[in-house]
Amino acid sequence: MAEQKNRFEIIIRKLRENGHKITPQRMAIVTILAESAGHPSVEDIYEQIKSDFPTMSLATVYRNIVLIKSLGEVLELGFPDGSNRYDGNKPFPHPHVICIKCKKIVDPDLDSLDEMKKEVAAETNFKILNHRLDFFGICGNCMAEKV
Amino acid sequence: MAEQKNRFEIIIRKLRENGHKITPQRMAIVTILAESAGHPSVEDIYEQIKSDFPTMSLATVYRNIVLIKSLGEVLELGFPDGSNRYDGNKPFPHPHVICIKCKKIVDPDLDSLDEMKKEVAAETNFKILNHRLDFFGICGNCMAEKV
DNA sequence: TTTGCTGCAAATAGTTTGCAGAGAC
DNA sequence: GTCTCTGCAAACTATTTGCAGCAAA
Repeated sequence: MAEQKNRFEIIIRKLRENGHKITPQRMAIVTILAESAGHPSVEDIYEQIKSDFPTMSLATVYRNIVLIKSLGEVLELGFPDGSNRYDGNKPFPHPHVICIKCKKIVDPDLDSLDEMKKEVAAETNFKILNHRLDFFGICGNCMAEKV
Repeated sequence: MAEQKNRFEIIIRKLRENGHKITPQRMAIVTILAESAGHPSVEDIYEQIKSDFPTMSLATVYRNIVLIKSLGEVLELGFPDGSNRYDGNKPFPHPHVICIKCKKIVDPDLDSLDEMKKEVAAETNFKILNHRLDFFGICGNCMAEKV
């Protein structure tokens, strides 16, 4: 919990430092992004906020995500089906494990990745800045439930 | 070269086996996908074919890619900016290294990935079916060219 | 001859943008 | 009071679909 409070404050502070105003709508969006429970989509965020702010517009969600992304405080997860989901709790690249049935996303611990990055850099002569690693499969729950 | 000829023939055979007709437009698309030089986008494929088939439609490219994808003979690479590129030469998941300046895509050799997959499966209790691993960076050429 | 394929145009989905008024500072 | 932000609607981009004619088998 403390972590999430920190994430909220960190993002708000960064917005302030860069001369952005803190509106109620923006705070609501940051609140959800800071927690990022279940790695929400734009639509998820919009739906959650609409009950508190009936006039909330999808465009506002999009604009704020673009802004926060530009500050490096949210990670965009783009999926093969074209959908995007967001993680403002861990805004740095990290592996994901995605259940293709229930769409649940889990963050595994993997320490072999740094080494792999070096291996790739050496082999290809690239300067590696970023990466993306996703595993797709079926989670324990969905396997148990199968008819 | 022999490999690419094989890929072309494999895809055409698979289409035939599944009761699909072999039209000149379809052959042209498969030819490009089988080689997948530079991991072409839909637009790339369309542009390349249009000189031979002036009436070629983007919809036809899309429809054929969906079809060939459903046969498991082309890999779709979705990128953070929303663009898609395709690899019909190596239609199974494999890592990519992408230059963010010149958009070049390189296929590195990485053997530690299988082990990582097992590690993830054990840790998360998922049955892993698929994965995606991309590294983003700057290639040797673009680094040398930097102003 | 049959059935699937193509080309065109229209439809759709997700995201972005212009503008006028509202609100944070 | 200034200047950014919001909400709305329209614009835009990438992709998909309906339909009529065409062509592979």
